[in-house]
Amino acid sequence: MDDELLAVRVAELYYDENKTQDEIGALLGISRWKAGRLLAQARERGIVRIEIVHPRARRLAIERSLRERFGLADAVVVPTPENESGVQGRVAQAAADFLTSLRPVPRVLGVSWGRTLTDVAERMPDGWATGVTVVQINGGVSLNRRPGTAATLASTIAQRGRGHAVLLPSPAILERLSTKKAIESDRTVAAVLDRASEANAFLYSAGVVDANSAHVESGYLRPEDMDELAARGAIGDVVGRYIDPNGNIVDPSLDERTLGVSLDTLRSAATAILVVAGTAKHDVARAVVTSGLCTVLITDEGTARALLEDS
Amino acid sequence: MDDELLAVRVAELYYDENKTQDEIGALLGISRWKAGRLLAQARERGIVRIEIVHPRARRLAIERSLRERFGLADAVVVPTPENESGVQGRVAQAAADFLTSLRPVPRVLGVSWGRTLTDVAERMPDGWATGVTVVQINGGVSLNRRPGTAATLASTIAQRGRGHAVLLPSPAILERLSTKKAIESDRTVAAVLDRASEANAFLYSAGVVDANSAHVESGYLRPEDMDELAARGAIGDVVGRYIDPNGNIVDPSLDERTLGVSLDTLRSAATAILVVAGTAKHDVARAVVTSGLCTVLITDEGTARALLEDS
DNA sequence: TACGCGACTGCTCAGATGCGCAGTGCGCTC
DNA sequence: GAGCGCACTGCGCATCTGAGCAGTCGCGTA
Repeated sequence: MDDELLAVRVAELYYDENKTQDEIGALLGISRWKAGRLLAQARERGIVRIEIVHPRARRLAIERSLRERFGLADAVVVPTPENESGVQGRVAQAAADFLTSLRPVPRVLGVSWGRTLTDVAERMPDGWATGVTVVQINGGVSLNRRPGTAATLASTIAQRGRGHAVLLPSPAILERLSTKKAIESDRTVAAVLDRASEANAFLYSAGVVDANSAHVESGYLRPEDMDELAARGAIGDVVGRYIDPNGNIVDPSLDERTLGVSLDTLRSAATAILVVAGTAKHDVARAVVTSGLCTVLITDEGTARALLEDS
Repeated sequence: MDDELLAVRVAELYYDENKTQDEIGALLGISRWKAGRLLAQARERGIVRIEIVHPRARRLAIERSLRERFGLADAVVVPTPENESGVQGRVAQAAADFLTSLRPVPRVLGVSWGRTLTDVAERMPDGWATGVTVVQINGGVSLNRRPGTAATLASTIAQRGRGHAVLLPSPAILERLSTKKAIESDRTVAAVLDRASEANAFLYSAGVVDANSAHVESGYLRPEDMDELAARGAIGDVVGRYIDPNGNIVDPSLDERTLGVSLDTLRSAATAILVVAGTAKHDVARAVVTSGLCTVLITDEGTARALLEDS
């Protein structure tokens, strides 16, 4: 019996039958050490595959690579399920878990909005913090369909953290610069923005340049605007601001009319957590990560690998 | 963090990161014993999946069930690959492996013929035995297409075992009983049949009742005969003899005209090895195994599970 | 033939691991 | 409120396991 076959037999007896290497040796007529060595070989050669099968499993090795490669303070990578549809939920869960065990517990948490973050909010455990203040960091949506999701999201996170939410009562993008300036200088709005920029941690996601974007759906941008942004090299948005692959603002005049914390605020934040999932968002994710917009990345394996592969 | 999630973390650190339970304890702020217990839980609950990925891997647990359930001397079960087309080869390989390590090494080995056994023969390693005599146990085929496969098969096994083959120079099924008796009483043929019935071990496969059967292809039976056999309750054949689900001869007059060792010879043999693979053969396999026609079963996981599930 | 080299084997020994046990805290019952 | 059972924790100890080491064998070379 050649060594490879022998290694298979040893692995079977060890892992499937819970025999000790000693027993296996006796059984197969080899020494206990040889059994051990064959077992090691079986593992090395990939004959034995050990997998952690759990919706909340993580990919620590990839996380380490991400941290090193992009100088991140932390990274969380969850396996992409065969069926990509579940990936968003898994990443959201991971974000909720991360936030829950984040130390020191942030007193003021700045949050953006979007489908992904809504998912995260729903997954926050009750009592994840005691007395957190959740501040919206960019203008809210009022989707015609589901009004108030942005506000709900912030409130949910706040409530579960035994604290309260500070909402930003403003559209995401104003049609005219003067209006934006006016709103911005309103006492209550200014106060919110102040709190926002002082947050201990920011939690946000990223959007893609696409006619289905929430900005279009909510009427802040027209499909033509999206085309224009795309033509100018935009690959997605972060806290409502459209960036190119280098993380630079694509359309300064549009950006001027966008209400919320600036990208620089994110860049200089001690903790800026990007939550992003799915194939469609690989490009934005890369832009955000490489341009230092986040210190923590929470994503799926597919996205992580895409980030590590090229560039 | 609840215990399940903790168990996932422990498993990741243990299996993916090669940390000791001690280190894991320190890392997660739990005692080394708790880490160990969580690890055990993770394995029990199936969070950790350990798999032996190898074409020659086996399913020892199922083998044990088969032995116990059907009182077999031995059983070999290989995992069914996703792509069922490879299953035949794997089972054949397993049969070759089994024969190679069979102790005591049979001096006289009785073999049947067929696609499966041809596969086995091709996979026998050179020098698997020293001086074995391989005897054909039922009438040979002379497929118009590939003449002499039956003989080739026996010779191959014999050559690789440094021995010689004893061929049965006769058709599988004779048209008339008198002819069969005549051939059977021929000195050389009788001598072969004698050797065959004295074999230390028998190696054979099983066929299904089907118009594509080798018996039809070789002209021993007509498609109508097959229909008739099926109508009478035949589910397949063993060494050329058609049996019903209980392992009984379906058509005694046909059986009388079939040349080769009897089913009773197989039933009373010390070692009768059935090699059978694939979904189509589940029924025949069940008939053979439940009616005590074999002492050793070599098959794929799908077939094994089918046998264990019902009845 | 003698020598050197590499592959392999079995061994020692320290470190890692699992089992059984006793102690502790919690909730339930009477 | 006392008593009881149960789940969980940390620990001692026997066992299992991996790393490093020296001895052996086969082979090619000087």
